[in-house]
Amino acid sequence: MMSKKFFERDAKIVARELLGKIIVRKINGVEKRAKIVETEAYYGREDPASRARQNGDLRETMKDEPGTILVYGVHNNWLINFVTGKKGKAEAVLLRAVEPLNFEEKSSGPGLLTKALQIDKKFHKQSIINNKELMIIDNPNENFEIVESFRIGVKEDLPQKLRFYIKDNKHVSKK
DNA sequence: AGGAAGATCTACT
DNA sequence: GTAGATCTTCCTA
Repeated sequence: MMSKKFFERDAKIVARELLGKIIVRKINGVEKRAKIVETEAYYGREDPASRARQNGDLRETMKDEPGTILVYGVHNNWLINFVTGKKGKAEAVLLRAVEPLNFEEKSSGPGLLTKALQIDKKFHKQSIINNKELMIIDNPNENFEIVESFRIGVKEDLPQKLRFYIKDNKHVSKK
C-alpha cells in the first residue's frame, strides 16, 4: 500500500515511480489487478496543458492533499489522476495505460483503462490511500527500462519530457 | 442558459 | 489518415 509520503513528492518523480506498480480495483469483492505501464505528470499555472490553469473545481482538487483521486471527463471518457506534491501546489499524475493481469479488457489508453476498471466520477476527491475499492500496491523484483517522452494529446507542452512508460510493453498507448 | 474546448476512441476510407 | 461521436467543465451574458 502506498503512503501519503509517496505522493507528497514532485509529480515527475511520482509518475516515474508508479510504473510497474499494481493497481487493484475491487468490485463486489472481486479483484481486478493491472500493472501500471504509462503515466504523465501535470503541473499548475505554469503548465499550458494543465486543467489547473483555469480556476474551478479541478484546480482546487489538484491543490488538495497528496493521494487524492481526481477524475476528469473529456470526450466521453473518464481520466484518472492522483494529486501529488505538497498540499497547495497543484500537481497531479495521469494514469495513461495499464497492463491487465487477471482480466481481458483493453486498457492501453487513459479512457480505456478507466472503463476496464470501472472508474468513474464517484471516485473524484476520494483518497487512494486506505481506499477500499481502489488501491495501489508495490511490486518489487520488477525489472524494466523506463522511457521518457513528451506528453500526448496536449495542444501545448512544456519543454520537458513528462510522459513515462515501460519500454517494449505492448499495453502502452499508441501514437 | 448557451456555447466552446478538450489530458479520447472508434470506424471508415 | 481523417472525421465524428459525445459529455463534462468552465466562461460569458
